[in-house]
Amino acid sequence: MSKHTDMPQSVISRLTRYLAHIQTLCLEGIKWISSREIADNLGLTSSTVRQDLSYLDFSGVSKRGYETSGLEKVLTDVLGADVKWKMVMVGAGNLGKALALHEEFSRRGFNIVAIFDADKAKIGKKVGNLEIMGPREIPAVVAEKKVDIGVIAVPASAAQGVADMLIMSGVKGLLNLALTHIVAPRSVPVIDSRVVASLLELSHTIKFGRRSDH
Amino acid sequence: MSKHTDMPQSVISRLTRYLAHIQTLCLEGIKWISSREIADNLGLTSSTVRQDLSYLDFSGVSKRGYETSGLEKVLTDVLGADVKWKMVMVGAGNLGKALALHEEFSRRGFNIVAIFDADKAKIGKKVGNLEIMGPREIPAVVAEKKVDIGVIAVPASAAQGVADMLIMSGVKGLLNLALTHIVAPRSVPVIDSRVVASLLELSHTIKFGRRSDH
DNA sequence: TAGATTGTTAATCGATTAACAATC
DNA sequence: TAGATTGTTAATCGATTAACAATC
Repeated sequence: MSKHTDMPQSVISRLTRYLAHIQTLCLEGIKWISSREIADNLGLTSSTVRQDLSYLDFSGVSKRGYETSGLEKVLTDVLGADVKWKMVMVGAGNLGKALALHEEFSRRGFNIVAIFDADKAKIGKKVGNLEIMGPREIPAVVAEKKVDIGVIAVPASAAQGVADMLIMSGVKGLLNLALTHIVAPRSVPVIDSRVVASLLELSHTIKFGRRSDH
Repeated sequence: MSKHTDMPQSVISRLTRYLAHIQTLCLEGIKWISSREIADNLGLTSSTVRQDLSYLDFSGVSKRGYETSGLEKVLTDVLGADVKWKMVMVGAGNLGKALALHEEFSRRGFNIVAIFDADKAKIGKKVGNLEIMGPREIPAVVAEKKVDIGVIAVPASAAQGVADMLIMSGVKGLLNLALTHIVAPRSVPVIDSRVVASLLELSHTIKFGRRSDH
């Protein structure tokens, strides 16, 4: 089982893509899939796919490949996609509100149970069926509702302060949507979303073109 | 100049972080910064920072480091952050609407000039001051308004079709918010946003813990 | 059986880090 | 000047790919 704590981040990241793909295959009623087919579909090599899947407690079958429903189960487990996570959203600007309402989050088991904003004019207003609360209530809410994940959707200048408050309140992980680096103890993993940064990567590639090799 | 087409993606990705950090420093009136200070701030090594910055047409000064305003200028240029990009948003669900309204995009020069949705009930409604249009109008709008980037905010099952339509219409790059792999010709770069996938990476780390090494 | 595909080892490739001479 | 910091080369590290024996 300690295999699961030893996976490189690059592998974990690809496992999320395998899961999304395998879920589609299962819905389509496809029972078996080869490493080559997965690779072609996601733009990888079959070697990488087999290497990645060898981290799982799951074996393929010579000549047939991997059984989709078994693989889905094992990926779901290793990615914690079977767990119901409780999240709080800090920041009720357009981005925060939108993600609080984004169906894909709750569908995947990431439930937003509270939303906060420092703007007094917003406090008391509703986002979906959640009432916007002031940031002072973060510790009490996180403790009472046993919140797992804090989502940071505030301006960059406020992000570290919000992170500190969430960490002190006891969240186990952070999703950072702000365009700044967050410092956190090693016990609290931080994932950066970086939508705007992605656009800058895209704009570089459009402006200067792409390397000639694959 | 062809240096700029030869940068590894990992370097480009870090350059976006340097830019965000340097912009803050410039606003704070800080004139010089060393590779070590940048590294400490972003959780990197000074060696990586110097290596990355050596791709730029910009030199530091022994003993003083890098001049922030010059570095900002050069990073802005190489990331295309000085260019005004025109984008269209396809999909007017909560995520699409939110990002269309997200201030950070337009502030960074990524202007959404049209929004589309296949749902007839939504067509004609407004998002900000844009009227939602049907997907058939994509080719005409992209051509007329000289749109650079298409943003895909539709369900996974519709994503590839939307991508094909945007590519045929002449966009130069795609930002994919859907949880699925998009196939595109090499001339049209695709960046995946993967907010939900990020949460699955986070949930793995929370569930199984983190590798003991750094 | 014959052949397709896995699982795994070894080779390659690329990215990060260390080290240090140059320099301001 | 002395010392801090760059720019760059070489070493290390890790991730990807190739290759192939095992196998169903």
